Amino acid sequence: MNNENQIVDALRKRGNKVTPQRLVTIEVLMTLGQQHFSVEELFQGVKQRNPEVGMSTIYRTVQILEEMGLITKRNFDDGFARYELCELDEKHWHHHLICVKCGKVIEMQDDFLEALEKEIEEKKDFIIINHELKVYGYCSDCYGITKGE
Amino acid sequence: MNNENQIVDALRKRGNKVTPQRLVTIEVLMTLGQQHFSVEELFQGVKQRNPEVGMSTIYRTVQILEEMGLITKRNFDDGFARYELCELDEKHWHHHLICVKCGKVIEMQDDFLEALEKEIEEKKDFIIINHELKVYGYCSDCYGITKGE
DNA sequence: TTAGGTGCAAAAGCTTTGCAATGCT
DNA sequence: AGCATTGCAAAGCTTTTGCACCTAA
Repeated sequence: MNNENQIVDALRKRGNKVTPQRLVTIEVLMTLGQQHFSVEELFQGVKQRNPEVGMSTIYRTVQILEEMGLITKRNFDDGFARYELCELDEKHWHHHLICVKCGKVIEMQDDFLEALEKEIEEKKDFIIINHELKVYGYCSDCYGITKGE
Repeated sequence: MNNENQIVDALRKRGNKVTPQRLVTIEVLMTLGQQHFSVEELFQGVKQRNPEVGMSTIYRTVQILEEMGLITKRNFDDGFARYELCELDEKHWHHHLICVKCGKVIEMQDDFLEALEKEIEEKKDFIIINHELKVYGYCSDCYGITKGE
């Protein structure tokens, strides 16, 4: 479970300083939950609580949080990097169904891939630390609309 | 099978014109084969054969080829979009093992995911048209090196 | 002929960086 | 005090666009 205090401690342990800017950033991070946020969106949230904070600070903080393994970069081809909070405790990844019509991203919890992973590690001599599955298609809202196309 | 003539025909059928620039671009595309090429790399290849061609022409041609479904955009987080030739005939996707140490990308042919796809289509009410699996980890060259880290 | 294509240079957008001032620890 | 951090502005990157000129069909 990632709460603010844990993150703050981890920052100090890394030799990073805990500034008001970072505190606010972490706060907003928590409110964003499991969403796929862009740096811009994070920045907007932070600015609401403290208009003084600069964009580059957010970028730098995001970099640190990524190095710490607290957030992961995702790419949904919408022009900017997106991140999401990692679930540190469980090695339980989720996948994304991406609607090519409306762009909606549906999350899917399913560890179907464990068998595949084992096979890869054996056959390919590759040590797996993470994986990412994106499935493109039409969501239920868009399927009907598109049908006659 | 995608040969140059097929692509040329498809271009004309779409109402696009077949210019020398596009011919060279397609030529180079063939030599790049199944590699994951960036627009810059494609541009370099084209420039060797015809130094007059401008970068924006390559970008525009790549856009058209993508719309035509002949190439697909991939993202390996190295700063720019990468593309690869599609295999039109077979619905036979391949996946990527990405080494987080040296950046090497290993391709993997395996249609393990068909069962998963069926389940998604049923459970999630989602019509799948494509998928993309990226597996991050250490390749055989880097595993030993990293071991003692 | 004429609609689409081309090259160049400029613009766009996201992201990074240099630097002087600031502030955790 | 010492060194990481900050905010700003400028720079860096890839990618897109405007425009006048060209060219395939």
